[in-house]
Amino acid sequence: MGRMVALCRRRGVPVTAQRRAVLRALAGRRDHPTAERIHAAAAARLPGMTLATVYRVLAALERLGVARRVAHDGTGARFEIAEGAHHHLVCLSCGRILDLRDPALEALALPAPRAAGFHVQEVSIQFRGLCRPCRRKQPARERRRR
Amino acid sequence: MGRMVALCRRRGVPVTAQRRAVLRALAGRRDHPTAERIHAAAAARLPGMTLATVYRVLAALERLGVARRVAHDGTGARFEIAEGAHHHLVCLSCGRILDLRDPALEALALPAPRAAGFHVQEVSIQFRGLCRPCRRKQPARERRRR
DNA sequence: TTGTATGCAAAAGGTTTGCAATGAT
DNA sequence: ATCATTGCAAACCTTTTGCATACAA
Repeated sequence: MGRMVALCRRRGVPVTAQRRAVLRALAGRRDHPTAERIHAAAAARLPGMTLATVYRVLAALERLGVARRVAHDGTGARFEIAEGAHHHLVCLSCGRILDLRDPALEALALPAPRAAGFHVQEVSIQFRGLCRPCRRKQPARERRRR
Repeated sequence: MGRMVALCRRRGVPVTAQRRAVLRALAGRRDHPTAERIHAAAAARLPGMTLATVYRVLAALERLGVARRVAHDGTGARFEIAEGAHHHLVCLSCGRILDLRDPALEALALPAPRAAGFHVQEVSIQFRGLCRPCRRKQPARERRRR
């Protein structure tokens, strides 16, 4: 939070109540909420706040490097606080995205592919499978659906 | 292609001209096209084909295990032929997704996280950065935008 | 013949934008 | 005072769906 304020000051962009609210809504969660969920949480503290504003604020926070849009294969973008490199566990059944911070993985030296002149800036690993709740529900049959 | 036909027969689902067309459009490309691009390509061979059908066919191909929806952080899903495990190079500037097949990466034993009872089924690594064309265009400033 | 797939058009998300008013610095 | 941001509502884009028809097996 202080981080965002500092970054805003430095870049001369206004620190609004909406930006605080969205950041707070995002910082409080570990489940990579959708814009709509963020809106719900933020609007609870700041009634009257629009979903459109949430999208604009998220874009602003991304520009500041405070928030990040995570890669997924479902519908509706997911967001997270951008702090440190980490990887994701993605549930194929419910779409939930969990953080995975594993020193062993960080230590791992991934071969940096120079394929076709591509210049790598970030690496992120996605482990897809079933989260515990879904694993219990499904007897191990059928798969996927948002 | 023969693979899809065989799978269809086995499961008793019809092999239609549209399914062939979409599969052909997808098999011919290495750039993980959006549904709309696939539609354009498929409709060239099969005039009158609808975008709605492309979506339904893609869903069917996914069910058959012939096509796959790839994770991304932009708007509009991207698709690929599902053959063998491989990883992706994602361009932060133009959104292009390139395949990366690296034996060294396959050989790499990734620590399988049993975090919170999560059951891993697939692993995919995303290398994000700039593809060669974008790297030339941009003097290394600004970032992102579909 | 039977059941699924397709075309068409409409609906349902999710995300963006123009404009006037509001607010931060 | 000045310029970016917000609310509101409409526009946009992507994806899904109902229904009658067409088609594969």
